[in-house]
Amino acid sequence: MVAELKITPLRYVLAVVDHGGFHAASRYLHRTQPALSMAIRELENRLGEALFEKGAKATLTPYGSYCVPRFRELINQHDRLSRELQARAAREAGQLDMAVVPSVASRLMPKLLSEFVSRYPGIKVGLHDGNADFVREQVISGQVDIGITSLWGLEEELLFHPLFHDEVGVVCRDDHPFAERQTLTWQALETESLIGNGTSRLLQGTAAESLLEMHALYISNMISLTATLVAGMGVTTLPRLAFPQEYERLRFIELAEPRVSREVGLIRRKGASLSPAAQAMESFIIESLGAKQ
Amino acid sequence: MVAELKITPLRYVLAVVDHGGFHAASRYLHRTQPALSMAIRELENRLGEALFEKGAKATLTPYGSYCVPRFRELINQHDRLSRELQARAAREAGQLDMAVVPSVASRLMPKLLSEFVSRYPGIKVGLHDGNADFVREQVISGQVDIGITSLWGLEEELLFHPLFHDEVGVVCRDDHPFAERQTLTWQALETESLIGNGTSRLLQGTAAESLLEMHALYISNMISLTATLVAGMGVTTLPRLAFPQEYERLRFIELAEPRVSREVGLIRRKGASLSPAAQAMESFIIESLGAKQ
DNA sequence: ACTTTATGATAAATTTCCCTTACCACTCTG
DNA sequence: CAGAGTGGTAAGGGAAATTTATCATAAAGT
Repeated sequence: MVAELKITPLRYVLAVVDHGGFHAASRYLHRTQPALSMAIRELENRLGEALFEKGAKATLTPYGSYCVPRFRELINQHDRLSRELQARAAREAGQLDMAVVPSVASRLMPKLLSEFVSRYPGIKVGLHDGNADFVREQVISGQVDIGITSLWGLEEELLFHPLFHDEVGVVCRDDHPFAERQTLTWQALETESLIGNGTSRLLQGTAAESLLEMHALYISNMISLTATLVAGMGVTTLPRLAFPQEYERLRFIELAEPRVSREVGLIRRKGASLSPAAQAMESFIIESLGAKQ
Repeated sequence: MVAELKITPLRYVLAVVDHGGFHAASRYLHRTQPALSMAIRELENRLGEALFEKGAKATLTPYGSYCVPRFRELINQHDRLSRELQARAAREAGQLDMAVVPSVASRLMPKLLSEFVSRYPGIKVGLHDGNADFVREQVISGQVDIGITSLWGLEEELLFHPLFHDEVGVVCRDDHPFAERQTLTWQALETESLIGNGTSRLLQGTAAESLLEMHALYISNMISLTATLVAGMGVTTLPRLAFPQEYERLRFIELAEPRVSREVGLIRRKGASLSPAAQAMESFIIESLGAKQ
């Protein structure tokens, strides 16, 4: 019912109008003149009305004059769309959202992001941070494209790409007896006032599991946790990356027995593939963090 | 540089999305399923990114989800344009302007226009009236598409299509001695007070030419002219069509010797063809007036 | 568990359409 | 009046789109 107006003949018409003739247009388009004559004739038949006067040298009919600006408009829209979609496919534009745990957000992302935006100047990145459950949830629900966190069980709906291991250690104030030690064992902690935090569940299923029951205090907020440690009210366990280096009075001591670590990796939904921009970010992260291991 | 997105494959993508599968879409489009597979693959290559997940049953990639509404938009614009241009070509829409002399405007156009608009309900008509010079000028300058008037000389830039002959007669008040006559000769006018008007030049080159010098009064405005005639201040010559029937006291008497008539016809610019709407009007007028002759 | 009936991908054959080559008719221009 | 310009026409080649036929895979029915 609606005639299919192919883009190419419309372009031919504009070229003939703009260059003032079939021959000139054919040179511009790298086509022969009969190609234009026939394509335009075909278009005229389709529309049911002539666009150019017959026998005159490339003069528009009134109908043709009416059509030309509209052809131009459609072609402009086409070209704009084509360019935009290609730019996205080529990672020259686009947008992605990612969720990461706070330690990654504060310690790894600043450098990563600055490198990423200089490599892909057109891509907009949204960075959201939260605990591991938040990250997992955001990825599963599709709120974000990718996440960086550690998983505890196998996830049916997620693909996990491991990036690095993050060793758990003990954090205490610099005047604590532990402060001078290189390593510690879980037994040494039994007599301490141990503060629990969001990462404490990393000890589950290890030799140090019994320590979890000792928690007199449980503090999920990182600022509160460090303030409490700085006040000398106890010690806690943290993965090394989560240890806030900016506090001068806090020390990080490796936990030698048992060695506990979380495996931090990149997660994304299984099944659904990523947008070009998110693919670029995924590859970039794996390349950047996978290399230094 | 810009990839040419053909409309058809975009339609295929939308059909697959809307019908939830390649097979369903192929049935809808009256194409075979491989045709869609290959056309869409070709489109994906052109864009540089997959639109559908591989191995899944017609699931869009994030990139595909981004593209689909944009494809839809472009196709809608295409279809709207296509329909509009076809409607114009088919005289279901459009617009035209015409200029006619006052006698035609008041005596012929009302009926003609009412028939025209009922036959071509979509076409908008602009009607402009003025004397023969005005009509000629409007047509030559392209201000209007066509005109109805009479010409005196051959016009280089105009095409003239004769419609009918309009006999010149004498107009006088009902108490004038002429009022009871069936016909008159120019000699009878020699003793009269003859009022000139815009149509008087029709007498040029005829046996009655000498009368033109007798004009004591020349009145171009029709209302003034009739008022003057009704006042009994003289007689005038007019083509029959220009004789205002609505004045009870005025009479029209044929001029038998010489027989003078103007040839009223349709004029349009030579060279330039008409818009579909104007063509419709031209044919309609020739058909309507040419028939009754 | 095994057939049945979907799904979409692939290969080769075919049709369709677009473009080129070659030629013609016409109109300006020097 | 020749020569260079205009665009239109006809026939052939070649690329692109489509069909036919076949395959692999997954979901649903028996």
